[in-house]
Amino acid sequence: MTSKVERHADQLSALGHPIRLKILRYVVTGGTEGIAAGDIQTHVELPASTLSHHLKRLIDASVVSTRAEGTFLYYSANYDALRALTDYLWEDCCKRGTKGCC
Amino acid sequence: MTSKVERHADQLSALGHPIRLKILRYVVTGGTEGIAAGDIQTHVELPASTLSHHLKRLIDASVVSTRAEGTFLYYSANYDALRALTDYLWEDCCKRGTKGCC
DNA sequence: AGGTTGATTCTATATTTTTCGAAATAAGAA
DNA sequence: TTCTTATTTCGAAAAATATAGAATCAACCT
Repeated sequence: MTSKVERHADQLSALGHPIRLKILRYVVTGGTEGIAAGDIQTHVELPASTLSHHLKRLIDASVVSTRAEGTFLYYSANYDALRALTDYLWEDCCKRGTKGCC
Repeated sequence: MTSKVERHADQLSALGHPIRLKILRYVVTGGTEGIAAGDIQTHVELPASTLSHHLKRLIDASVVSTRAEGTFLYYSANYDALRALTDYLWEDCCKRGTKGCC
């Protein structure tokens, strides 16, 4: 089993690429319904294979999920995972601290 | 000038490594006063040169700042930058969305 | 069945990242 | 000034990531 730090680092790393970050921010606009891969492709203007690679990375890190509908694949954000991720950064804030920060 | 996406992707990428994430979470416990590099080193148990490389990466992405005091270098989190970063992910949430999510 | 469309996998190459020993710098103590 | 301590920079090798053309797969339409 991979540790908590490792899983979260992997998620941050997945988001740590200009294109994937752009993808996530676009996907996030689609709510729980999601956005089709083709729609994403016209948004980011990338060869399908490259895009697919990036989407897979986001899926593997489970920051987005996918749902098939006929030939289409709809991608949507994993809102819970994202929230947990951002919370994780602040978890121990000021435990030893001296001045206000969080 | 690098774009907003690029700067934020760089910050996420900086945090997207198990060791650097561990470092940040440790640094965050130190409040605005910060934590000395040597202290961080005993926490992560890494050769000084490797640690230094990782710290530089965090500095370059400006998720942490540094302050010299004699021979010591104190590292502290850039709380504002971190907050801006996490906010950025949700910025356009549900703009086209149909169901509740954010 | 045959053709088209939406999307992923295969494969290969180019680039970036990670790691750490050794050398360098710089402050403080003896 | 010499020695130690705190930390960074240099340099070089190993590992991971990014990119995209070509091949593939699956669903839909006629």
